[in-house]
Amino acid sequence: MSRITIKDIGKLVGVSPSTVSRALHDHPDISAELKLKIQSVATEMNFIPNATAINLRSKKSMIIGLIIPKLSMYFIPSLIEGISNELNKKNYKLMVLSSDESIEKEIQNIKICCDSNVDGILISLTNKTNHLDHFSPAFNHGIPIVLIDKTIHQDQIDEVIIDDFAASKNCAEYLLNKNCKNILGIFGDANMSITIDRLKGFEATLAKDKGIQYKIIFAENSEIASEKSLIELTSNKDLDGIFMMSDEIMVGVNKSLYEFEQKNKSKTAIKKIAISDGQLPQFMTPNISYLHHSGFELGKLAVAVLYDNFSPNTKTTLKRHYLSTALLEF
Amino acid sequence: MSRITIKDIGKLVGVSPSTVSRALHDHPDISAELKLKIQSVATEMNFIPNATAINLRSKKSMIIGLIIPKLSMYFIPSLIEGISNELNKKNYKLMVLSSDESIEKEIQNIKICCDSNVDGILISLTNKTNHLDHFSPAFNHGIPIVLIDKTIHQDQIDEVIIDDFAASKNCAEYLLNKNCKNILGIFGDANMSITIDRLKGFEATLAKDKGIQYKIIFAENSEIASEKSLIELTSNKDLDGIFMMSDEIMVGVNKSLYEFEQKNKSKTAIKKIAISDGQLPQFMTPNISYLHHSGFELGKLAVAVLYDNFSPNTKTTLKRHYLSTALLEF
DNA sequence: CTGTTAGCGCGTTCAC
DNA sequence: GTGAACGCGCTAACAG
Repeated sequence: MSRITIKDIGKLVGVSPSTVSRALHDHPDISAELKLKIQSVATEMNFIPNATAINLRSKKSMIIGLIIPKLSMYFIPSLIEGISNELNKKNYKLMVLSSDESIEKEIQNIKICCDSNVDGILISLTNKTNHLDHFSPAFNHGIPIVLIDKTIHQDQIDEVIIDDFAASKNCAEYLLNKNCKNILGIFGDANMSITIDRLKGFEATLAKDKGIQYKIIFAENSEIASEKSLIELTSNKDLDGIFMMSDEIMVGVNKSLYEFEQKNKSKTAIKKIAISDGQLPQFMTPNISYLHHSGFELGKLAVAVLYDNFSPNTKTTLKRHYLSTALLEF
Repeated sequence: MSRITIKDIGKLVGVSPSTVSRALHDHPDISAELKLKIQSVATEMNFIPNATAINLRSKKSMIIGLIIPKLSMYFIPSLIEGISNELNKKNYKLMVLSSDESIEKEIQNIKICCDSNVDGILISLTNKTNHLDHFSPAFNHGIPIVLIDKTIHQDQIDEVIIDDFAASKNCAEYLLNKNCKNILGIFGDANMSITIDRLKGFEATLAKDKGIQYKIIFAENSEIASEKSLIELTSNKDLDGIFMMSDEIMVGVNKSLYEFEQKNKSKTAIKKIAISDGQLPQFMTPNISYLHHSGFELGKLAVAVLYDNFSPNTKTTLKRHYLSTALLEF
């Protein structure tokens, strides 16, 4: 089932391969009738130009590598969708690689991207990554890179993020405005840049007000978030506000809140706010207000920044790109 | 920043490109010391073999195209993870394309796969697809195809699915065993093969018992599932069992159950069962029992079947492959 | 043991 | 207007 080539078409029409190539590219030198003839034969024979051969010549692959820390159901799908949408507009294809929260796999994935000749790399780091030394293969080959969401702040590579400090500050202020006096903040893995930044924004806001009590806990996943928050709910009767750093944490906390209410046969008046992609909060029981952190939009922005990197001459110098967020109340 | 080639290495070491190629591939003809020499120079210069050139020669791309109906947060991430895991073992790369529930995009995605020279296509159909005519480009080029989960039953292409009929039958029996007499079944888009099959299994089981009342409703997403199920809960006081076809529906129903209980200040004794990937049921309030439909395992199986298609001679003849499921009670 | 040659499919010179 | 020749980087057949 070997594929049709321009040589085959040329033989059939009685012209050389180069003429076929030109006709198919609407080259002005070719007569209109010959063009039509060749093009009709090409479509008739289901001719598909061999992308590999074109890539070899042009030294481009039209493939963008996306490396994500893990294929979680939170945030990642909408991020991929945003990226995919934007890439398709310019005929780029998306290669998805998961690091499964392992640095070894992250290193491996960067190598795979280089091996595969990707034209650019979009990457969100694992929760264990704390330097970018392993990016050197990509640097060596001059492959443009954009860091997304889970990044490390530095001055070499573009970052596309939300203003994590401001986001958690907003959330903390929301709770303060609701008159909360005793607040619990639940964060993800303490090594991640987004955790650190969100933690800073949260603490900076609450520490200013001496009348406020607050506590910080960390939870790597929904399960742990559920367990730990239930302990807090049970032991701290004055708790009146909860901040949840992510959807994953929110899902766990939602469960413990329910269990707590069941056990105590009373409805709590605890105010809740989460940073979320926005799919799940409306299905929490009851609904949870959230600061919208759109994976879709972040993905689109990341691709735009990557495109910007393709033309280094006109390239914007700004290295850190912030996506705007909005607080939605329910 | 043009990349190092075997020609460059050859020039440096003083041998021909083919000798370099052989040394790098550990060809027996090359002397041990020359091999070592060449290999050390190669690594020193950060040589990476050009995959595009290799692909052109070998007529393989080592890329598998995955076409999904939509990048939803339900089921799809774990499906991709299973696929990705399995592909990596044999150095295949994954290209992800979303049809966004549009047939036009599905057609387009199949073309993209052909254009990109993928070595195989894994595809889960949109909820509007009801024939496979648009697969012809892939057929013409002899690209192996495997249908996953959302399929159309036919005899040409391998399908990798769960036994949807048996799955919903199991669920219906679970509710019967719990002594439910008045059951609500909530299903997804009525056009999908999985909806039809699950509906059949559900009805076949319940229709047998004349003492059982049941009702079927359809909901395209969580929101609609929530609205419609709340109406049923409110209007039917005798409802004592609910079957939910998917995670997406479960999330919506969970919310309406909560709202119903809040409004009526009483805990319902409604038994619940869902077909689920298993991530969310444990965080529903209260937990929901489920029939485990593993996206991860389905993905792995799909890749295995695809690999099987690579060697048509030894190929297993079975066209429909079922992943086993298990009912987990909480 | 190693070098030369040829060709994978395409686009782009450079001739005519 | 069109064809011939070349090269993208690599490997395999052939030659010595």
